[in-house]
Amino acid sequence: MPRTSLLDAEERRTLAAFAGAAKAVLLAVDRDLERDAGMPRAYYEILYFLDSAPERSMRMSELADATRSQASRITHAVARLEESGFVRRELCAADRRGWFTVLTDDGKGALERARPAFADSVRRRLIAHLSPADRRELARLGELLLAAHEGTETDDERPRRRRDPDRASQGALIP
Amino acid sequence: MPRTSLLDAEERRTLAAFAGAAKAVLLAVDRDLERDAGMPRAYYEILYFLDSAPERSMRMSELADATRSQASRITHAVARLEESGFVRRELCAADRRGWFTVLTDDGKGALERARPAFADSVRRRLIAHLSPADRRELARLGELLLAAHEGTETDDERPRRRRDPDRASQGALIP
DNA sequence: GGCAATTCGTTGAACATTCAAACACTGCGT
DNA sequence: ACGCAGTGTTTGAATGTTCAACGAATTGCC
Repeated sequence: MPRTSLLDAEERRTLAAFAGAAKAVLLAVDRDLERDAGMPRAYYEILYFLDSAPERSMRMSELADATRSQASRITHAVARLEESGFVRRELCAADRRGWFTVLTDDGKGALERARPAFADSVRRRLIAHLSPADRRELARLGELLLAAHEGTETDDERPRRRRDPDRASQGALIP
Repeated sequence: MPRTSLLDAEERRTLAAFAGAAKAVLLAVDRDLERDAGMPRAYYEILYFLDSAPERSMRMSELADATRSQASRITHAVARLEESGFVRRELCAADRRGWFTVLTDDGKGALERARPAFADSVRRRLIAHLSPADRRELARLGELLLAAHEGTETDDERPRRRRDPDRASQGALIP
């Protein structure tokens, strides 16, 4: 198992292109959004997901899943959005540990105002450089990677506390 | 110019897959590296680039270019690496505004110790999920996007300053 | 019913990143 | 020489993110 050789040229090329492009594109979008909409992308995403959710509301954990971030980040971000009045929280009756985050009208307004800036930026930084076929290819590869990371939270073959065996068995096992 | 319509389903799909995959993969690598090498990816990258540079040293601005990050970030990161003894700084004689950052033997040691963890993580989180053809595709698309972002610092259609044209090669991370 | 493990979420401190402003030096134009 | 715009880097405050520890409610199990 400690079969650890370093990356070869082709692997490095793949990594450098993927990571580099992601960094370049997303950083550019970040700056565009900050400049044109005065909002970090992370917050935009939260508003976006809330808006497209039933009742414009989601549990904290759903938000964490949707944005692929950690619970703590969501707590802090939602706290900030609440201060801005973009979001309001409601205790969950069914499970009293939980909270719903609800998009307010103000939040909806901010989202709608930010949307065009976001669309422009994404077109300019990503879409515009790809042919339709390239876009499909990139989507396919991204989805493939996403599928591979489903259920592979952070762990993956690690100290292993006991777990439900039926739940633990799926996910991508990596050679 | 204000030709701003929102993103259509295909554009959103491309974005979601690309951004989502990048986030998932890079976050997983971040955690692996933090856990197995006790080092953030950003710092690993700096050590890596220094090691592959002539004399194991680079100017601050070269580091910023190589890692595609801002000057200020490099200043802070290098300060931290210096505290750890992984790096040492030298005033640049030719241009006394500038500084060289030099990889120390300790830093080289830390890099070599971290390398296998990094390689493993990248294989596990990225490479393993892609066929050889997919890797080439992903590399091609990434490079395409990178090329599109060359010279498009933050601005883009902005004051535009001249730059040293001979340094073309930059990358993201490579163990 | 009762206890332990688990899940949902929060907290605060540590850390990283960004931004705007500043500083220090270079080099051109006059 | 001089001044001044431009470049390379730093600073510190504001902001965002992570981590480990925690509390509260729920679930599973016997």
